[in-house]
Amino acid sequence: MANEFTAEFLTLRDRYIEKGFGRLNPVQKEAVFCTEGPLLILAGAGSGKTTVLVNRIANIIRYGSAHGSSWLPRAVTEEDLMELRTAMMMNTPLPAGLRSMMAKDPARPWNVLAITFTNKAADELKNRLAAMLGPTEGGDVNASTFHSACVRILRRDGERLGYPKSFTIYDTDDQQRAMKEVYKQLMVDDKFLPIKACIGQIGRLKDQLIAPEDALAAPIDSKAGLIAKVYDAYQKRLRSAGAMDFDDLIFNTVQLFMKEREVLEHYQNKFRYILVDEYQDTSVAQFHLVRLLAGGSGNVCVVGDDDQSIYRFRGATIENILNFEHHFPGAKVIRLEQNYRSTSNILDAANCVIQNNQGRKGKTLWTENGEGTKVHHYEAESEQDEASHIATVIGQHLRAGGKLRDHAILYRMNAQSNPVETYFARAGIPYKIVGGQRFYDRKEIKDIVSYMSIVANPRDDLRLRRIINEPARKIGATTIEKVAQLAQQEGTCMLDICARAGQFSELGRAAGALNKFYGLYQQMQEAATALPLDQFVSKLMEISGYEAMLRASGDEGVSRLENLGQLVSSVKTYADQKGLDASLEGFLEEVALISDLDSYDQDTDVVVMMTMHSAKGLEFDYVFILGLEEGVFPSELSRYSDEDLEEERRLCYVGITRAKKELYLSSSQSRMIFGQTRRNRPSRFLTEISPDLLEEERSPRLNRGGERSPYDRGGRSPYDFGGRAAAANRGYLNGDYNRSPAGSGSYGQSGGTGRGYGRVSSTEQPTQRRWTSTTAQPAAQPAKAAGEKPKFRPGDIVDHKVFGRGQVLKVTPVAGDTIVEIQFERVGIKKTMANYAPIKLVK
DNA sequence: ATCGATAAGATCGAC
DNA sequence: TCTTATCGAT
Repeated sequence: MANEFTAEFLTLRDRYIEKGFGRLNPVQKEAVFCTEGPLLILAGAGSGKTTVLVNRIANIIRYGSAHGSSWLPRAVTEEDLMELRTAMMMNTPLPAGLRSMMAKDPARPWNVLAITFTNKAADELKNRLAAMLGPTEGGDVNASTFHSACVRILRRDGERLGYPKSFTIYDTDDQQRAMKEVYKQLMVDDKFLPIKACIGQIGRLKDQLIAPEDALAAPIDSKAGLIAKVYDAYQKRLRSAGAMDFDDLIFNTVQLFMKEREVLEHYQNKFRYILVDEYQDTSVAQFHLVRLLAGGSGNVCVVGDDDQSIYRFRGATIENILNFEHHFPGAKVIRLEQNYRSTSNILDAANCVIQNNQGRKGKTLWTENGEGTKVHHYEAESEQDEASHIATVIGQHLRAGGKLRDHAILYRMNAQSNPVETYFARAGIPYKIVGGQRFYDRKEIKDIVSYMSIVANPRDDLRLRRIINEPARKIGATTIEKVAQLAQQEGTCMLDICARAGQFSELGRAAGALNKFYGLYQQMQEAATALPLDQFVSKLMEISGYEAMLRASGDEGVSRLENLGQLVSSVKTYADQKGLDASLEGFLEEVALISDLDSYDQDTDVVVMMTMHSAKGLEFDYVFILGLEEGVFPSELSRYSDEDLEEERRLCYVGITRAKKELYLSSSQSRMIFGQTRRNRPSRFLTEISPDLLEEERSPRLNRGGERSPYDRGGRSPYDFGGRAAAANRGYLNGDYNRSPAGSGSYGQSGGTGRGYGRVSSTEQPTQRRWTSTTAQPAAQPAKAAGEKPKFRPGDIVDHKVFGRGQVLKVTPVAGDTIVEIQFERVGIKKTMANYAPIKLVK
C-alpha cells in the first residue's frame, strides 16, 4: 500500500493531529498520544494532569490511535497530500474523503470511562470535555467516581446478586445504626469492640475483597473471629434490608463481575478505554475492579502521585501505584514533573518536606514560574492571634486588589477552623467552610430522605425504624422490637407486618397505630406515582405530620423547616436537570453519593476554609496552613508510627502545593485542644523547610527572650471568653444578623454545613477598647472595660483591619453588642460586630 | 413518651 | 470545651 506519498502523508498527519494539542509540553503530549495498552502517568502536583486527561480523551475520540502509527485505510494519493497541506495551512476543515484517513479506530464517547475521586472532579472533567469536544460528544463520556459507576452497574444487574433494583445506599450513620442492632443481637459489648473501629475493620475487609465467609473461615485471633461474626450478621442484615454500604458498592461490583461472565464482558466491550485519576488513593477492591474492566482491551491509564497518597488510613493502598507495572505487564510510565501552579519557592519548600519520606518513587518538581516571595512563617501567641494575623494579611491583599476567594485556610482537623471562624464572623469577613457536616447529614433531612427511601425500597427496615415514630405516632420501642421480631419469624419486612398488624395478637393495642402507619405508606406511594418529584416531597412532609411537628416546636423548628425547604428546592433542581430521567431512586442516589466538597463553588467571593484532605486537587493564590505544631500537625497519634508520620508528611506536601502565589504557614505557642491549653513545639515540617526559603515573623504579642506574656500572669487573657459566650451564640443564629442580604457579601453561605455563620456572643460582652498600635494589639480586643460602650454613629469614618477605610451607614444595637453596617471604599457594604471587629474610629 | 441531667468521647473523612 | 448518647424521672 505504501507509495511515494505515504511517508510524507504520515508525518503531515501527525503534525495535523498535534496541532489540536499545541499547548501541551512534550511529555504531556506523549501521554496524550499513548492511547493503547496500560499507561501509568506519575503526575506531580500542579503538573496539568487534568489537562492531560481531557486531551487524551479528546484524542481517543477524535483520532483514536492514528497518531504515530503508519496505519492507512487506503493508498495515499497526491490529492490527499495536497488537501491535507491546504487544510493545515489555511486552517480549514478537512474534506470528507480525508477524515477517515485521520482516525484509526476512534472511540465513541461512551466507550470511555473516566474515574475520579470526587463528583466535583468528575463534573470538571465533563465540563472541560464538553468545552473541547462540544456538549454532545463531551457529555456522553462516562466520567464518574468509582461509587457512582458501581451504582449504575449494580442497578442494572445487582439482582443477580440478590439485591433489589432500587437498593438503598447506607451512609456512615446508617451503618452505625445497623451495627448497633447487630451488637444487640449478638450481645457484643461496644467497650470491647468500639462500633466505629468495628465498622472500620469491616470496611478494610471489604476493601480487600474478603467476604464474611472468608473472614469466618480463618480467624487469626479471637478478636478477628468476633469481627468476622459481626461482619457476617451485619451483612445479612443489610442484605435483607436490600441495602449496601459504600464499601459494598465496590465489593459487590467486583463479585458481580467475577460471577457473571457476560455482565463483565458487556462492560469490557463497552468501556474500551479506562482512565483512573488519583490512583494512589485506590483500594485493593478498586484495583481489581479496574483490572477486570480493563481485561478486555488492556487500555487502562492511571494517573497518580505517590507523594499525595493521603487516605492510607482508610484502606487506600499505595502499592497499587507502586506495583502498576507489575500488575499490568508492558505498562508505559510517563512522569509529569513540570509544575505550572506554584512559584519555585513554594515548590522547593514542598520538595524539602517530602524528601524526608522513605518509600517513594522519587521525583522532583520543577517550574519555570518565578521564584516568588518567600514562604511566610508566622509564630503566633495563640490561635486567636493566628486568626488575627491571617485577617491582617487578607486585608492587605484585598486592598491591593485581591479577591477573598483567592484565599484558602487549610488545617489538619475540622475543629481548628473554630477560632478563625469566630474571628472572621465578628470581623464581618465573609467565609465558607467546606467539609464538616453535610447538608444531607442533618437530622430533619435524613428523616425526610428516609421517608423517601421507604417508598423506593419498602424492605429497608433500618430507615423504617428511623421514621416510624418520628413524628410520634404512639409506636414505642417495645412495639418496634415486636414488629422486627415478627418480621424475622415471617421472613418478611417490618412494613409488611404493619400492613397485617391485626393478625398478630401479640401486638395488642399497637396494631391500630401500625395500621395507620401503613396507611401513610400507601398514601406516600400514591403521591409518588401521581405527583412530580418535588411536589411529592412537599406532600410527604405534610401527610407524615413532620412539617406540623416542626411548626409546633418553635425556633429550632423554623430553621429546620427552612432546611427542608432547601431540600425541596434541590429536588426540584434535580428534577429540572434530569427531565424525564428524573426518578426517586436517582435522587436518593445523588443524595447518598454527594459530598460537601461537591457543593463548593469557586465563584462566590468568600474565603474558603477546609481540611488539607478536602483541599486535594484544588488550588488557590494564597494558602494559609494553620497549626504547624508537633501534636497538631503531625498529629499526636501519628507520632509513634513511621508510616503514619509519612502520611502526615504527604498531607503537608498536598497542603503546600495548593498554593500558587504565596504560602503562609503558622504555628502557635499555645493552643486550646479539647478544652485544655497546650504548648506545642513548632512542627518538624517547618524545620524540614530550608531556612533560606522561609521568612520568619513573630507575633508582637510574644516577648523576646522567652518571657511570659502578660496574660500568663494569672489574669484572664483577653481572648479567654470562657464557655458562656459560646453558649449564648445560639440566640444569635436565628437573629437578623445572619440574614444579611446576600448581595452585600457579608457572611459567606456556609453551604449548608450549619457553621459558617458567625458564632457571635450576645451576652456579657466586654466593650471594645480602642487600640493604639495596629500591630501590637490583638484585633478583636474585647477588653473588660465595663461601662464603656462602643460609639459608632452613622456617618463616622472608620478603619477596618481587613476592609480598610469606610463610612458607617447604620448602627443596630442587639443584645450586648452592636451591628455596624459600613460602606467601605474598596469592598462595598459589610456588617460587623462593633465589639469584636477590628475597626477603629478615624473621624 | 419526652425532657433534662450526666457521662463519655473527641482525627483525617471521598463515596 | 463542646457535642452526643444514654439513663432516669415525670
